[in-house]
Amino acid sequence: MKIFLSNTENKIDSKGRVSIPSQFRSVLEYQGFAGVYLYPSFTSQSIDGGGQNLIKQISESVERMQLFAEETDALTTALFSETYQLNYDQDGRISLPENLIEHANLKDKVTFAGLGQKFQMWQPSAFQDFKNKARIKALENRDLIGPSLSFANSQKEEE
Amino acid sequence: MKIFLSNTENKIDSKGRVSIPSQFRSVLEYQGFAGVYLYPSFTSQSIDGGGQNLIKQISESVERMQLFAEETDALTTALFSETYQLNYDQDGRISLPENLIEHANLKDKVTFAGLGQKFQMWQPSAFQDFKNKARIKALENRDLIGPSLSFANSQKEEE
DNA sequence: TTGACTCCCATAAAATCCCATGATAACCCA
DNA sequence: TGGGTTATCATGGGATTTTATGGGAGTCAA
Repeated sequence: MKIFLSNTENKIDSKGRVSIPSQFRSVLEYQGFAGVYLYPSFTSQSIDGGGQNLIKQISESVERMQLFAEETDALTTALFSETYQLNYDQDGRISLPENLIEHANLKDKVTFAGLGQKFQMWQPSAFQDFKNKARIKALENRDLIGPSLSFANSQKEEE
Repeated sequence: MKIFLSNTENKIDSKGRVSIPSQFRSVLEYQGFAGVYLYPSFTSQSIDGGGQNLIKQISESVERMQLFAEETDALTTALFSETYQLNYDQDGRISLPENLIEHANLKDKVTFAGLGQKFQMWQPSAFQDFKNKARIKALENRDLIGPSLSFANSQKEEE
């Protein structure tokens, strides 16, 4: 099972380059090509990223929507026109478009966070905030999530 | 039936390495790959671990949940961004991310505790406390488990 | 020429490989 | 059954590789 997991904080150097974490690279290359697709997240101040699978998935769901609605043009435009394909160099580095840097408000550090089928890039402290909130939300809804989260702790702790 | 059973206390050496108990390794490899997936428990000061089955289970339940995009990002962040895939070396050892060590408050020993489909890693004395409470709760709720709970008597006493 | 983008090499830290040891558990056979 | 031999396992530590990062030099376009 090759998915994006864990999180790491990497540096943006003076030339604007960032290393893609090596574990992420191995997922990407497993999907078939040594590069990433990046676009500004719709719902947060972060960058969404992924490999070929993610793009395929998005195009397919867009196509499906197009059968029903014409307003999706706006959506696809918004999405694809701001999506960048960046192949990383042999050291595994890319340089980020100004566009994306602004959207995520990046300075000289980025946190790469694995979300399974995709990953996100955050300004580190913004990521901490988001993650903490996300954890609380997940805990509240853990009954919905399935046995994996709840059964092992079937004696719910009282802390 | 290959599941995680019993518990063992292993050492964290000066390089931060821990041996995965060999019985656990045989379960993991039976599931298809020589490594573990670890994440901080949502409900206790311990680390949850498992093999491919566990992560597959989680991914599937995520896919099943249809939420607003915003919520999906939060959920997958909570689940995946703190999950680490660690393949152990040929001696069966991993080195734990700082993140997880802090969450479980580990020093130089870990207790691996089998929970069936998954296992947990505890700071040894914290595990003792937890186990005692768990036994009491299990007895209180034994009618939930079913008729086969003759096992409650065949359990050996704590050593 | 200037700036943006590569490629290439250097380095330090971290992760991993490889081999050695002692302890325990499993085995074997008289 | 007992005693000795083998395997297996957790652990220590040196050697090697990988990884993130810095920076020089080459390429191409405006």
